[in-house]
Amino acid sequence: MREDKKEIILQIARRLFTRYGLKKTSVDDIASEAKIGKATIYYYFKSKQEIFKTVVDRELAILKDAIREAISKEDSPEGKLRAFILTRISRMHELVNLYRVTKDIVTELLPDLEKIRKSHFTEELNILKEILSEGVKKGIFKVKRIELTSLAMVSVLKGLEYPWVLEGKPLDIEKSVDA
Amino acid sequence: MREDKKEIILQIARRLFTRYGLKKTSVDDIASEAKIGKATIYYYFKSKQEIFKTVVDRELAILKDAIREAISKEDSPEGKLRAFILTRISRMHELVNLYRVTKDIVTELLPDLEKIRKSHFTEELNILKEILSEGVKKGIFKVKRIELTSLAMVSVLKGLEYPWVLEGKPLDIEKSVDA
DNA sequence: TACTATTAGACCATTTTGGTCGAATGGTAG
DNA sequence: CTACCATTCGACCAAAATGGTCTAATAGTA
Repeated sequence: MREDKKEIILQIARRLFTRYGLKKTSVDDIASEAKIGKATIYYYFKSKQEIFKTVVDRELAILKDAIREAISKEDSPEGKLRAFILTRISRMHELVNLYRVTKDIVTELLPDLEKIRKSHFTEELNILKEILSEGVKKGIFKVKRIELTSLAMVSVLKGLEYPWVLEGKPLDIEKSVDA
Repeated sequence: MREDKKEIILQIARRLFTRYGLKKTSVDDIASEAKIGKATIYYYFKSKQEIFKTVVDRELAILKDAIREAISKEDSPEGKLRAFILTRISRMHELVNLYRVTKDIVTELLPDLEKIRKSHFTEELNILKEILSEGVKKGIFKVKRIELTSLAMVSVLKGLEYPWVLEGKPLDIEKSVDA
């Protein structure tokens, strides 16, 4: 039962956080949607921020799994590369609000958040390195320094979150990625 | 210049209201996005609710125009009917938050809001009656009581806003409408 | 120069918010 | 049945946020 309750709270928190962001989601919001008392939430989590961090952590893990699965369906390194980018960008769409941390809480929350993001960053880096290595071995890609190139590519994708995905402009993701 | 400023405020307010809803959008939010002082907003509008009502009013007017335009591009009554429903449902998607009025403000805001919505309702009713009449005249539809049928159809569409559109389930609008 | 339109910072009263506490409830092992 | 621990929540609090106001400053203009 205990894990059940926690799970429900996290599920609802996830929905609200991804929709409204951390600041605009109050603990009361979560409690009333879950039809439980606010104090109950604090029985399972020590603070709103801890809920948030848990949600972000899990969400990034899910993203990673989605990427892994998407590339496993592809045979060629080009296909894998494309699947990687496509999955990442399209899935990141809904997570945008988890990233939009408001200015005032940056100082207290960012350290933990950066840790989570950094770990995820490393995961992605590894996936990309695998893809590139395979591509080079098969003579499809020509990459001299795989480490550096992977790093650059993941960084670029990370950077793209902001002006492009974050602005929510209507665009055909698939076409854009291919281009 | 005056209308310009007002327009900017409304534009930003629209974006925030459609994204976060009335309650979760603060006047400070609008002000800081517009990079003006909050007091300036109160120079142009007498209250947050007035801004909201203006936005809703304009938005529904835009919706009506979109519907008019969409059906004008169709020749057959069936095509017009389909265009009507399709346009309405897909456009209503983004306006959902304007409709989600929170419980506590229902009593003070709803009267005005209902007035606006009622007027829009009548507009839609007229459009639909035109379509149905034309269809009957051309022998494509068989409708005995056009007034009553139109009323029922518009009501149904109105009702659909809630469980279906509002829940944000992923669905192919076009296919569903045809079905 | 004088007058009006416009702007915003400081301010206020009220509400909302994150978080706590103690008392109630409920299951359960002995 | 009892004693005990886990769970739940209403009431509460201090701090922050919010809608809205007032006043003084600035900018435009006749």
